[in-house]
Amino acid sequence: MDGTISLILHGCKLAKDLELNLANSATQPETLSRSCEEIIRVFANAKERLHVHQLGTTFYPHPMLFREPQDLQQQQNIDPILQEWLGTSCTSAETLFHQTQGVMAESALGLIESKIGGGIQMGSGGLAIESGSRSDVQAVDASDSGRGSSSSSKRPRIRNDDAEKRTVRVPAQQFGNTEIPPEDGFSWRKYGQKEILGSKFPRAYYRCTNQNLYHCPAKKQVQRLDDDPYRFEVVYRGEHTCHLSATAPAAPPPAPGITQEMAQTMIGQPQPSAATSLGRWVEFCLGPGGGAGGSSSSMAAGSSGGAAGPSTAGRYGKEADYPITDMADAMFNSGSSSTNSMELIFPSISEEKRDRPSDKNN
DNA sequence: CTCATTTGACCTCT
DNA sequence: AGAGGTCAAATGAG
Repeated sequence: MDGTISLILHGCKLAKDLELNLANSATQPETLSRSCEEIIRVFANAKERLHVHQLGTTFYPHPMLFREPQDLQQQQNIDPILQEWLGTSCTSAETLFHQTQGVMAESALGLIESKIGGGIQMGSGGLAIESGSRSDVQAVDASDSGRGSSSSSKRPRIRNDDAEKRTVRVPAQQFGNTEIPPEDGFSWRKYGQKEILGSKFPRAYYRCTNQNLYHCPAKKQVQRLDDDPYRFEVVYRGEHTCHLSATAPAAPPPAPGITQEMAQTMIGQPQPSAATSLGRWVEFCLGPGGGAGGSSSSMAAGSSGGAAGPSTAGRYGKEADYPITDMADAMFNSGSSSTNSMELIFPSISEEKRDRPSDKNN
């Protein structure tokens, strides 16, 4: 395993070198190509080793969490809604598991391949995007909405209709406050709510908390389904750009090779995007202190209202303290990087952490 | 004090 | 004109 880690670190170093010399070698496609190939080879090698390792004895997902939902039903006759919830949560929890286990080679490979036009297809997801019709994605210029700008006193209203629209349906939380949609790893700020004609439930409007800071255009609309109050229809508009900003709080790297789009499809909600800059990601791998698993800043940002921090549950989450919600909390509120909840699900992680106190940043 | 939510008013689109 | 989306003042929590 040590050899694999050093292999990954070597790959990270190569990637960083490539980034540093990007400006110089931009005019030398052949050099670039060779560097990329080298990096891919290193990470592919590491991935291969990790894969072999996983098939061996290392990968021990929680039997309850990572079992196929249909198996669960067979054995336990579980409520279909709960089953679905488990299905999506499993994906989420599995993602978490990968993140916390630091299976970075796949992530790096996915990232690099996506950067150079490749791509890694991940396994099956839980929920599908129902419509992503608009391909005419265009940035909305806040200075000119193209309409109503004649008004001098009033700020023109910007309508985000042109932004790419992705609709997903997610099950409501089964425990705790079911009024709120499950966490999706991003920090949202509610800016409106509206009764919709013909709908029993109001539609809530959210935008990225970092909109002002980083001009992040991401928005989402959440509406409870009329025919199934245990599900929410969530419409995402615009991509998160907050984590791409040079000054934006660093988000932890996403699950292996998962893009924001894919993550949304898989668990019905977005995850911190794989588009996180290569440099930051490499920094995350190597860390200022050299420890794999992330710098204190990146982890802190994740839990303290950074790009990855949950906010929708922040207030609402103060409802009664349900013991059983601890696990659900760990799954849905993945953005909070809650160490405690993660330990709840994966005791092995906490053991690992105790074994490596140097990883703990103070 | 800062930041998030609420909510009525306003704006845009059809 | 009406519906949907957004703004921004008021309010409240931490």
